[in-house]
Amino acid sequence: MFPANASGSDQTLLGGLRSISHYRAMTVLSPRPTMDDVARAAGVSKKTISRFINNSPDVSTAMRARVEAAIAALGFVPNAQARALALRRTFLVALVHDGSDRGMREAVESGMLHAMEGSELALVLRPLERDEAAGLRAFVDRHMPTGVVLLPPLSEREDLAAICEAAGVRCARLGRVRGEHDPTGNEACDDRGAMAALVGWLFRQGHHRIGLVGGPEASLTARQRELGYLDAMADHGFDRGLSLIVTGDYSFASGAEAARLLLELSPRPSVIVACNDEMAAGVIAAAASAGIAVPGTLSVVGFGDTAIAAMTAPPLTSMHVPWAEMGHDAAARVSGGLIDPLPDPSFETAMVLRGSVQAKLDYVRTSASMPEVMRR
Amino acid sequence: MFPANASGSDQTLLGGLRSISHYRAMTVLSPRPTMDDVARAAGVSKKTISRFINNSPDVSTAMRARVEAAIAALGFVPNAQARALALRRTFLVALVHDGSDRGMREAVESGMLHAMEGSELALVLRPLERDEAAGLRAFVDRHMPTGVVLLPPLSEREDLAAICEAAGVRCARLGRVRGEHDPTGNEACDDRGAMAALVGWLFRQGHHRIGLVGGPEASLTARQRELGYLDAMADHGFDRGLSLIVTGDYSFASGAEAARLLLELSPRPSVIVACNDEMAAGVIAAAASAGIAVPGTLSVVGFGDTAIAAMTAPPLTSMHVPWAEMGHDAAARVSGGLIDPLPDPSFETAMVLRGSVQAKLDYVRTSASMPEVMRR
DNA sequence: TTGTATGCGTTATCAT
DNA sequence: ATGATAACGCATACAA
Repeated sequence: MFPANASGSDQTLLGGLRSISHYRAMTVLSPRPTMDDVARAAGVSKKTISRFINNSPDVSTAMRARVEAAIAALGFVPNAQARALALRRTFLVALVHDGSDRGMREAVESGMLHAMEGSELALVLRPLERDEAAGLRAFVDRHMPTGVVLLPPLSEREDLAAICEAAGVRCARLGRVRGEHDPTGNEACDDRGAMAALVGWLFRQGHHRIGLVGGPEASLTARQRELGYLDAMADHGFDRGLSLIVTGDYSFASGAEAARLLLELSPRPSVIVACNDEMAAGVIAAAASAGIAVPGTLSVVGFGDTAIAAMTAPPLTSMHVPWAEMGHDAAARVSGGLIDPLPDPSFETAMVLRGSVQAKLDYVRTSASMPEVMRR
Repeated sequence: MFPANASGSDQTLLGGLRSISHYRAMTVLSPRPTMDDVARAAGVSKKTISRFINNSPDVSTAMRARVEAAIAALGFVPNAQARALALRRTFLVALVHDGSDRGMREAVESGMLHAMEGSELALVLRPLERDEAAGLRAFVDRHMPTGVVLLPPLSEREDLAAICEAAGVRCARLGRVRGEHDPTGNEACDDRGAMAALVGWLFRQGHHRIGLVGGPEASLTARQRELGYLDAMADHGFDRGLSLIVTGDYSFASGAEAARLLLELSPRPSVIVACNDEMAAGVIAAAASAGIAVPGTLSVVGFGDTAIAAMTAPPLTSMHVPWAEMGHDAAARVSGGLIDPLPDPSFETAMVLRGSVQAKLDYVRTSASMPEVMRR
């Protein structure tokens, strides 16, 4: 579909650089006013304008008004490139991900954008699907973003964090499993505990055959969710949980395929929990095409409470993960003071009950219309 | 959930600028080699390094090798900010959208990223949900992207295109309805004809009561699809099509709501066509919660063939719109020569048959497993 | 509180 | 084919 980008004579180290001799011909920029113009118009020096722009307290009220008027009159907008050069800092925040979980990415992105609204920062999107280290290095060296937000499972990689640090780029590692060495400081929630709570809740709904569609094996976050499942299973005296676990890769197709395997078991699971919502949607689709009613015959649970959870039929009961808040917090943390941090960053999960789970006990009912939230 | 960004004393024109006095303390950049360092190491002048970097033909082969060695030895990477300042051009391409159709956005984005792979360009994501003109002007003036790709319905707005032009920023207007004045030059396909073909195909499948969930009224693109529907209805002698049209806003919820209205009609439509896939997913969900079998009792068709089309149960039959190719082409066109354009940019739609449509004729069968594509 | 000189890393101009 | 010097637009150090 897409032709290979046959770009003739690339240099090894400067891959992708192309001749730019024709730029000038194409780009006829309208002459934008500079600080000099504003200074002249206001009858002051450049530095005063600069002070005004950077909100220096050392500008008198009268001067402030004069400068403001001149700026408004000329329609002056500070040149971000020049500021970046002088400040040795750009106004870019990068969202770096491997494309494995779009629901998560979408939620984080929206939280970041919300945080950046009204600031002078822009969001750069950088997928990193292979050659992670080399790709990230080239990206940060070239564009020098002010901050980088790494999504799982990339956030788990020390080498990537080291690359950011070496480049002097602040780095937020989202959803990373907390180690002994750094118990705090990053945006993460208790995946293991959340999954254990979810499975425990299923037990209380009367479910005992609980299948799990795991996330990518390389992802520590996904592994934590699997451990949470095993915790809850063990709590209820089921040690043979492993036989009910099928590993997926967070994609819809892998969820459907995993469901096909799980639904062949006998006795069949009464509920299948997927480690993200997209795989859960795959489970629902597989069940539907096998003629198995959801939630009548099979209950399905997702994880993440991302956009797709509300778009399946029936809508997905899912564990809410505050990706948007984490994105907001991360963007603020790597923004170098350009964004106010969230006041109270406690990233707690919560069950969101929609319609994809049916209790196996008479006295418990789940609502199929409005989602219901159970905070833990 | 998110606190208002209470950022004290904002200036009218410079909203969002904050004090940056503490940057230096936080950012201790490792001393990156500059062109001066490379020049010294290679024993030549800066300008020669510059020529090498910009692929100037005026560099001898011997010199080329020397410079290349020095660059490799020092690990030199050109500073994009300094280049941007000198060249008066950044290395950013912006994707500007209003968030109304995520499927479309995702596909365009992936096409753009594919195009930009290996180039020195980065993708900036800029939602513009309100204050479109002011927001775009502020963004473009501040960050001066090399190019801007406008998604529908923003792409239809002349004022936004004018803002880009005034700022000297190349602008691609995706999916815009071609007018008399500019019949060509932009990435668009024949929405009206595609929808007419889709509805015509439904007629040939034996459907006669065909409901339509329209897109946002303000969107000319959506309006074109509606006209295509009316074309096909008229072709088959149905002038009362209007009664079977409900307007949505491209969201899942609006699709579900529209379906509820359409399913109350008597006689009920045998098929509902939605103007995008997300609304079609809403139709499926509404049908499911009303106990109406899809495709057994009600067929459903989407438009766009975006990611969600494959994730519904049953999977959606949908009209493929080559958003990814359009994104690729647009990115190339606004890249200022940094990306090779697609060789043969003909943006054609195609029906993708999955499982959400059941023919009402015995001799026609649709496959429910592998999607089948009918090129027009 | 305001102004002057200089630097940020690269490219363009004009020379050789 | 290569080099010296002046932009590019803004911020900082230091002076006034």
